Amino acid sequence: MLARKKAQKIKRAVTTPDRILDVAERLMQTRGYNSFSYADVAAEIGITKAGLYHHFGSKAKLGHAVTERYAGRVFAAAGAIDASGLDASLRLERYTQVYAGVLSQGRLCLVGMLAAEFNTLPEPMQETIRQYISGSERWLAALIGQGRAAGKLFPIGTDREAALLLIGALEGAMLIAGPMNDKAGFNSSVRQLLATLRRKP
Amino acid sequence: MLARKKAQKIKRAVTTPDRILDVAERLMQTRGYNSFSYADVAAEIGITKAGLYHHFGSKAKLGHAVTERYAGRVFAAAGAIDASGLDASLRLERYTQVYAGVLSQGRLCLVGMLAAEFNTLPEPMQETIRQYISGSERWLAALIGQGRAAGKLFPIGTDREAALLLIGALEGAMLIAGPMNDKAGFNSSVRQLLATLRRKP
DNA sequence: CCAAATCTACTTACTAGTAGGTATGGAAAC
DNA sequence: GTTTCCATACCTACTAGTAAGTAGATTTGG
Repeated sequence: MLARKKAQKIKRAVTTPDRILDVAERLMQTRGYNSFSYADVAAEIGITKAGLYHHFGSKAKLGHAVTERYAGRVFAAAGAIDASGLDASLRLERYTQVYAGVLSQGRLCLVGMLAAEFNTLPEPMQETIRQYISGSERWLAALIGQGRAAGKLFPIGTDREAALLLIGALEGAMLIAGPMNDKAGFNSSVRQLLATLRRKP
Repeated sequence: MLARKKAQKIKRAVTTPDRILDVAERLMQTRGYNSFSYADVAAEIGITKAGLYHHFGSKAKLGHAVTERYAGRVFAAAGAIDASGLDASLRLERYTQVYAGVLSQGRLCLVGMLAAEFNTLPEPMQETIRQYISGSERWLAALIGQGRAAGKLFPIGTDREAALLLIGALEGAMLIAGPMNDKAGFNSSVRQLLATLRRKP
């Protein structure tokens, strides 16, 4: 039964809920949660608003589902990096490439976008954003700690502080790159951040 | 005649257009351009929407006026820092305190907020944002160049690259500090950035 | 035949923006 | 010095459009 459902999914290639999530995610990353509507999403995938409500009972639920899926994907990418067997310094570089990939699609990090809109968001989305940030901070802090122990990374403050700086700098570099249409600027900032962390004291 | 007008202004303490700009600015910094309405502003200062339209003929014009005033104020602060006679390293520290002051009011940098909403903004506002970013970049690059020449600052990349990293990191640190309600985290990131730039190679 | 998926056709609430009127405080005319 | 005038600053009462959300009928695939 479960196998059959899975087979269906594979055959269909992509289900309507997935397509809805994809479109909503792109709109949220390029325009923000408050600047897209159910009508936008419905028009783009070729169903009516009411059809959308069948799959996601409210905009808040859709927004939450998009945010959860996004956070899950980034954490999964982090897990894959952990499993790569690379040293901490290279794992960190890989992590920055996750952000670069988002920017290369002409999008902002979803969480960065939602952080700006934070005060206007429904509570469940706020909670997911906080979890994303604190989860990323923990993961990065652990990575930096390992790099420090292995003599590969040399943060200035504590592991936690260095992690927080990194998250902020990555999000901020993306934020600034958008209006200036300057992907090279983002890459330059990433290089400087990595060089700083790798520099022996 | 001019003196008399000025006297009136001083007597009135704060004009209605200024009050409108103040309220709109705070709403834009805490909720974003797309998440506040003329009705919000009107209600808060105790006039009607139509009264608002008398002073600012459209939301786009109000948004633009707020953004121009904000950018002008930050550039004026930068000018005052230039005139302070401090060395480059201390002038840089002063500049970071401008951002810290905004955060301490529970607000985001207006330009950071609008950068997130960039794709949905009227063209004149987009232009002001670009000018703010490139102006800040030039100012910071010049400051860093002076610090480098004086043996006080030691950026890793070019002056321009170091300036861009700084702007992004400051904006990003504010962005992250909001949801986590973590002003200490912002300050910690600033300290690390300053320490990195001050560290001799 | 059934259940999931989708539709038509609506409601309610809020948005930006406007037409046209009113109050007030000087400046000019007498 | 009063009266007339007029611009500024607001108001009431609207329009047109869009937002989220819903009730109930219809299609469709297994």
